[in-house]
Amino acid sequence: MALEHAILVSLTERAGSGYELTRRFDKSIGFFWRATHQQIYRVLKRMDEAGWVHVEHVPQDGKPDKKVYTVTPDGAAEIERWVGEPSAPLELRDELAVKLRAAAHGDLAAMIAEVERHGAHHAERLALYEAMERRDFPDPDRLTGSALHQFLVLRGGVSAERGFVAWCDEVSAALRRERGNPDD
Amino acid sequence: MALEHAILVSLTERAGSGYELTRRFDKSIGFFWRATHQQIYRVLKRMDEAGWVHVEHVPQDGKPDKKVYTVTPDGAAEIERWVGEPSAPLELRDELAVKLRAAAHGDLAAMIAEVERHGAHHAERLALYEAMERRDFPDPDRLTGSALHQFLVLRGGVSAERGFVAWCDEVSAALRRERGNPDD
DNA sequence: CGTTGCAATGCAACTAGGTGCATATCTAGA
DNA sequence: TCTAGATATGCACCTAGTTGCATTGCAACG
Repeated sequence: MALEHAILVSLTERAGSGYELTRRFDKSIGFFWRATHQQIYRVLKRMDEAGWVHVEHVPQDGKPDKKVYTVTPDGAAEIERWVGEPSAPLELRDELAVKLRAAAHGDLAAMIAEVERHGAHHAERLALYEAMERRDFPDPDRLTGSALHQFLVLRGGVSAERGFVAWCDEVSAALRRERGNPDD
Repeated sequence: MALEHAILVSLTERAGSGYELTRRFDKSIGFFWRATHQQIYRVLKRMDEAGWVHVEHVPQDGKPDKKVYTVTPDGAAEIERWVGEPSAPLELRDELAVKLRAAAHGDLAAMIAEVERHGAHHAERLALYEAMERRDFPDPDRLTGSALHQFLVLRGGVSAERGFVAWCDEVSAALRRERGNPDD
């Protein structure tokens, strides 16, 4: 029920084709709501049938034609309705945490390596978010409206990734201590 | 592909019925991997067919019979195989963050209330985790093996919820400032 | 004695999401 | 010229997860 809305939000910020939306879901909005191009094309079709978006065939030269989608008044009304509706709180779903509970039945050294791999991944993601923060929002105190809201979303990403990095560090340190004194 | 494994991990910690697993997925392991009783019963059936678990019909008095599941050697081998396999990094999927990007097109006061509702939810969840931490792991420096691993998982929950609470506070403060000076 | 509620298991139907494959146009480089 | 790669859209199939409903046994409450 929410990919529709994520797409509407993105199309409200700027009209675009399925392909362009797919690119956007590889960054920015996609950091908080993933989607493949398959899902996007399918949902766009459904949204067109529902009258939430309007399609325009745009011939291009040097490239295949594209279908540019724009939000209709019905689509805008739907966003407003949806924003006013309560949403489910964020829930964690972390395979690594489940694995950690099973770590005693596996190879501890391999587990440590895996935790550190995840730590490196989150550190990389964090660096990316921080770079975006510096580049796109150099003066955060002056922000209002959409720009402020986008900044706040990015701040959420920064804070979450920072937490994940810290957790991976804590876990890997604890497991290394454990491996050092396995007879405690 | 991972509910199977979450169930195997839980059954390794202690054998149990589908109903009991459902209870466990309402707490502890379920804080990091949600599942409904439907999914659990279906997956247990599949796992039985695959030979990963063994079922025993246990008549009870005062209550309906139950089917108690135990992990077989094949199931244990499967956990080991799965633990040794790399897993996908945790990804955020947050409807509230998507909504925030659309906040300019909705009722700002309602948005603030919603953010604060989420903040309260995460604060409650955090308090629960912290209580579990104090109650179940009063002396964390002495932990080893499974107890240590369970503690570390809980620490992940604490750290994540703390981050969410802080983010909700930041967002609500920023939106309140914005509402206060809408003509900035 | 009827109702509510917990314990316990399950089917059927649906929605959401992912994987693999197919196809067409044009550009740039080997 | 052939090939690789970006742009652009889509079908078919499969897995995962959700919702709604159904059943049985017993206990406790009024």
